[in-house]
Amino acid sequence: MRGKPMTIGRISKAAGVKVTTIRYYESIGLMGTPDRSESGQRLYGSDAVERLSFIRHARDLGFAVDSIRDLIALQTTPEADCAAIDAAARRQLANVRERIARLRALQSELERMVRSCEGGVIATCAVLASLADHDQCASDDHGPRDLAL
Amino acid sequence: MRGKPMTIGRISKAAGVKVTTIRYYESIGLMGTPDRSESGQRLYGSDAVERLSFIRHARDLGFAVDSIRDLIALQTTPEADCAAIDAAARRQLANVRERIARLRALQSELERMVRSCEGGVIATCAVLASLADHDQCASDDHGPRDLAL
DNA sequence: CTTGTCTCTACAGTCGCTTTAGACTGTAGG
DNA sequence: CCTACAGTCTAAAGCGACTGTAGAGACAAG
Repeated sequence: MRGKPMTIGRISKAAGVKVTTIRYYESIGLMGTPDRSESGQRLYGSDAVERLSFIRHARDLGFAVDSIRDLIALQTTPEADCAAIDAAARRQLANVRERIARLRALQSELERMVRSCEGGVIATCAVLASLADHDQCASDDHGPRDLAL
Repeated sequence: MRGKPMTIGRISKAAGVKVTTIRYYESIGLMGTPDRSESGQRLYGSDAVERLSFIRHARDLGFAVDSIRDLIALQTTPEADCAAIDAAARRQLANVRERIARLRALQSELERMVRSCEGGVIATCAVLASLADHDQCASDDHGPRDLAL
């Protein structure tokens, strides 16, 4: 399955992942150590492109690097059953749904702000008023905000 | 407008922002340097709570810290007009809409994945197949992924 | 041979905080 | 008063997921 070896730049283009990011993935153990040319340049087969595409796709879907590591580990134990992977996908889906809900709330609030901002002086700016408006609506939980965006 | 001075813990509770985060905001110049008690503890008036609520709300809406600094600066020059603030809100709204669109695509893909995963062995897991599926669908732009989530 | 593009390593920077460590302060109960 | 214990202080390191930089070597095309 491995055609002629490719340099890092080529698989970067092929997989749509930056060169530096590929090296980073290697450093955190997502990509494994590739062969090297005599002069020390990394050489990859097409399996590396597939792996990178897998990683990129999973990242695009919002999977954390740790989850991806798990998925890759599961992939290499084909006798296991699908349940773990299904569970990961479901968690991710719940996560995405929550983010969407949050963002939709932000969207309507921002729309309201923009609609009500009809010029005028700062002192009366509805946008600032909206922001200053400290209704404790939902969550005084002090928790991490990383779901917000 | 300034009632009896409050310790950092109290305004933390009042504004829903962690103590450490308040100190951090001070360190990056979002909050200004408060008075201190004899023993060196920070003392705030209720205006600090309002400022914190403003910051928190803006952060919840996805405004970057730099934008918030700008908004605060604008607030203190009340002769300026509303246009700059309106523009910031519009930028933010466009940003949020894009995030929502991206997330909706992820949602339907994840839904499809979960639907098609009906048990079985890893080798045939549809979720993994979806992830391995490297259709270059949209964006091989190598750009920053921070819009993704 | 020269030019220009890759590639290498190692490390610092990004953003928006959170965590840690160790010391000090303020307060309530006994 | 003493003791607990919660709150506060500073400075610095850590997080996730990369990105950017510097300086040097490698390789392909003209």
